[in-house]
Amino acid sequence: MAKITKLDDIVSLCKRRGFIFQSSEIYGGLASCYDYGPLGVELKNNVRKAWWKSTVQMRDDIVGLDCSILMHPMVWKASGHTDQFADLIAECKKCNVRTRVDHLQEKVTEQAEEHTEHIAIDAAMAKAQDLSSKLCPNCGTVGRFTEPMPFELMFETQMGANVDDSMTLYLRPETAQGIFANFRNVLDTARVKIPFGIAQIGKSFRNEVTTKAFIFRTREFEQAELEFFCRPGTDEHWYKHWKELRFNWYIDLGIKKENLRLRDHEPDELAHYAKACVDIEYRFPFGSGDWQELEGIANRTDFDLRQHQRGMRTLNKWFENDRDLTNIELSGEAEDYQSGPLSYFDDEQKKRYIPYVIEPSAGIDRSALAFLVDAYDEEEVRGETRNLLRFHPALAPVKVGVFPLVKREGMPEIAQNIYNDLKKYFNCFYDEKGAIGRRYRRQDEAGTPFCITVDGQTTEDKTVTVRDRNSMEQVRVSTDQLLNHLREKLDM
RNA sequence: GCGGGUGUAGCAUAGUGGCUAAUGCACCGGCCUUCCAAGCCGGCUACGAGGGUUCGAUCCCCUUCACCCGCUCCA
Repeated sequence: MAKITKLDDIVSLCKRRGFIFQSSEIYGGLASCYDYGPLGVELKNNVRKAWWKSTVQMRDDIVGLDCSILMHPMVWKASGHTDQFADLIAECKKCNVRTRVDHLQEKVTEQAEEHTEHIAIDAAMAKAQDLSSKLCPNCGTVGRFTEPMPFELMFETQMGANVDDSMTLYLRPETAQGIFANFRNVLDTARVKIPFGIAQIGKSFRNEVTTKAFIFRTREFEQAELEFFCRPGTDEHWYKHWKELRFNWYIDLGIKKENLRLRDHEPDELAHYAKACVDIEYRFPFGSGDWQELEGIANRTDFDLRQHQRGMRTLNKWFENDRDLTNIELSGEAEDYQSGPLSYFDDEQKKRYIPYVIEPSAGIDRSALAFLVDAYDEEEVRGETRNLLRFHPALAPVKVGVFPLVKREGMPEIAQNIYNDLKKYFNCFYDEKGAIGRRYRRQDEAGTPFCITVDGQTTEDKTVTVRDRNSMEQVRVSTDQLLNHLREKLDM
């Protein structure tokens, strides 16, 4: 079994094999940012592809979308991100521990659950100013805090080259809002009927307080999100449906069952918008064997679409306020909000309503790493250690290695021809250098499922050997059957 | 952000206030080689960055960057 027991081992493995590098390494690195190397980018692309195929292409009820990262600022007002993501933090002067102001407890009473959510920063600031009776959760000291400081969790940027009329925009902290903002467009153009989903893969950005832990929590990351719209009342059914489906997606792609689990959120752990939420967690094999979240599946109810209906009603205020978000309040909800601009007309029920949403939201980077770590293996072969990555064929960066047994007697030419033919269908790798055993082992380390070798017999009967990564066994296959043979084995 | 630790080649380790910074694996070239990291010959690549002390710093000091562990945080 794998001897990965520390995070360092994973980092080292990732670098050694060309999967993941520190960003800007030649300049000393940039905290929390990582780059994918030659094998890593193939792996990550394959993870994306596998998600997209199972979520969009294999289903009749889900369509895809690719939204811009920069969106209208009001999107984030309506979603609650501009308010909620600006957490107030205070630091205890005695022990230097920082705590969210809304998490601070009163000295005597237990009454302290005043969340800053949905409160403008100014209001929250005013309300939170008085920390004199608050208790430091770390050292127990009372009332010795720094001034509360807002903690911007969204990246800001400016749009417009002209400084005078440039506008503050945010890099999206989740891809989900782009889907909600396009709900109407998709409804009007894609002939979808509830229940249906809209899926998107893309980068998101969060100015996390702490990153650390390699690529588990980075400030720039890639999400694969599905918003599945359904009739209120059927939401629990679909929640269960996606919970099972998404769990099995990882298992079907080779994650060992004992390393994957579902963890339901406790009611007090739920985000304000969610009726229920479950995490799919992977047990990374280092440290205390901590379970880390790969994906969250939430029942977001009709919260988001309703919020955007409110946002649309707030647009004029925003213009009147010089396009400044900070001092405006979201307009209230219309009385007939159920038939508002983001409602859905249900043909069967002959009525309008705001659909409920089930959201499976996966981290592509985390998943790619979990697949990598889970595939890692070491085994003894004739007294030597064989390192290999037992990737599922769909995820393997390289599908087929093609070698001439030796570098003469016409073998390289034949092997080249086979390689040139096969690379139209799979990602292949040609290698003629060094001993054949060494070349096999190199591909084992990259996780390549099959290796084809052209040998002396090939020139006589036009057959080659196909060597299996896992068993190391070889079978002879006729060259004109090769493509079919590989397709079947790779299930592609 | 706090406390602790680390930073020497692609990786893993050695070593030193002063000689060409060592070893293994990997990698590249050559010879040999007809199926699982063989052998021989040759070769490339490193003291995270900046400053200070010093005749001289990879080593001592300061700053900084990055990573790891723990705390905190993780809508």
